[in-house]
Amino acid sequence: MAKKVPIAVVRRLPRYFRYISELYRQNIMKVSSKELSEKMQVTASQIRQDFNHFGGFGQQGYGYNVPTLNNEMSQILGVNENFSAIIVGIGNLGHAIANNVNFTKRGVRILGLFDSDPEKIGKPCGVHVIADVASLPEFCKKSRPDVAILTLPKNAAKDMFDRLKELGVRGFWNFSNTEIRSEDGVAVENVHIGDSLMLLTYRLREMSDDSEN
Amino acid sequence: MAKKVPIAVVRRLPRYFRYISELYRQNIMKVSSKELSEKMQVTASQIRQDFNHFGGFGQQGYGYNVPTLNNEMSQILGVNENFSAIIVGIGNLGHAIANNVNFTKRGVRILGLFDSDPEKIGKPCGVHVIADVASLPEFCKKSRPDVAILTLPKNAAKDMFDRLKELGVRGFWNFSNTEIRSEDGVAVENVHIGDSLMLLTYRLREMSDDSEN
DNA sequence: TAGATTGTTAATCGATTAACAATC
DNA sequence: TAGATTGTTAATCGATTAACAATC
Repeated sequence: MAKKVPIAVVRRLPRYFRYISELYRQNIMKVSSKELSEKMQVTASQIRQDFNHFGGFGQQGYGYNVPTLNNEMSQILGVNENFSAIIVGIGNLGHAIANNVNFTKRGVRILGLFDSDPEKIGKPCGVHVIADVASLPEFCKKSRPDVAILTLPKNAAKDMFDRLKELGVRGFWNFSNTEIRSEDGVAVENVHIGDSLMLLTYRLREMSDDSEN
Repeated sequence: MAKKVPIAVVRRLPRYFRYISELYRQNIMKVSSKELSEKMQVTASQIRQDFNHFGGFGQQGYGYNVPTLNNEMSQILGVNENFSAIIVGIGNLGHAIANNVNFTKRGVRILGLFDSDPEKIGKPCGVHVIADVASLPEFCKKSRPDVAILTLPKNAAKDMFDRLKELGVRGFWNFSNTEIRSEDGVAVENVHIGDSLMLLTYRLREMSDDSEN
């Protein structure tokens, strides 16, 4: 794991993990790069190249042992590090994320939900009770969450990011329709769900263009 | 717009659109590839190359006219085609998508929401009333939705896809934690929100590795 | 051992960046 | 006209695929 892994490889890892953990769940013991390549619709060569960035965990003449592969992948992606997280902004989206994303499967534990709306504070959401964002400084000092999930309005997101960074949060999963740039010691993942809808409409338009010509 | 646009370029389009439509909203009339490159943290060269896949809409010595650019981008992405859509599966996620995604901005109009749970059928959700999935054949014949947004459980998604494809739906925005492959005349966008969380934990793990060495 | 499949090097392909002539 | 910035070609860089020796 010495030299830097190319970004193109890194971005494929979650998809590998999905397929491998599914095989593992099904108690399948062995998979070859060829079999996996057919399932995933990528070349076997790419799979072998990709895996080898992290050291060879296959065996010549046999293939890959699924439990080993699953374990290595989990290690690489950090899904058994048991990171802690908070969700800030409990509107429709925050609520859906709190209740829909399988955090456990990805090694993340939700410590608490926060909102600034007095209507919401104190109300339950899933297994949690929504707390006041005003209590965040105290909360962070005590519980030291690793990650903050930002599901608040666009204009409030950057401010909250700055505050939480100050309070020691190191990872941000940002759904606020604005791009927060990762700086020095923090990692930021900006999610723009709408982008994928635009790719769909692009392809739909492309399809009708084709059929008309 | 003759030769095929590289996939790498296509995937950057939604991000361009976000930045350009923001400039447009701010009534800014002019932007150069250099200015845009600084805002977006990409090279000016890449911006010019990318835009030129769709024909030159800049002007030498001046830059790009923002309204023109915005209009071209909208055209390319199909956001003023006025596509119609339905949402199938109104759990937490379906509910959040119905109420959180700015469909209008992307040229998509929601015609209706559908679920199979008798508890939900007839209940309101935003401006809509949840209808029975059993009414889909009739509904599709009459209203011909272009797109189906699949926010139902993993195991039900593929079946629903097959049924809706049969009923003439051509675009699928799939949130069901399973990969549906696009076939012949349909376009599928599979969304795996969790993948982005894993990229975040990957980077967090990487960061702590670095600081420990 | 023979067959299979990895790990890895070399070849190809595509994407990004640099450079600059064209031109507004 | 002089200055600026595009459109586009050429050079570089990185990613993917092919091929095969190593080896289980």
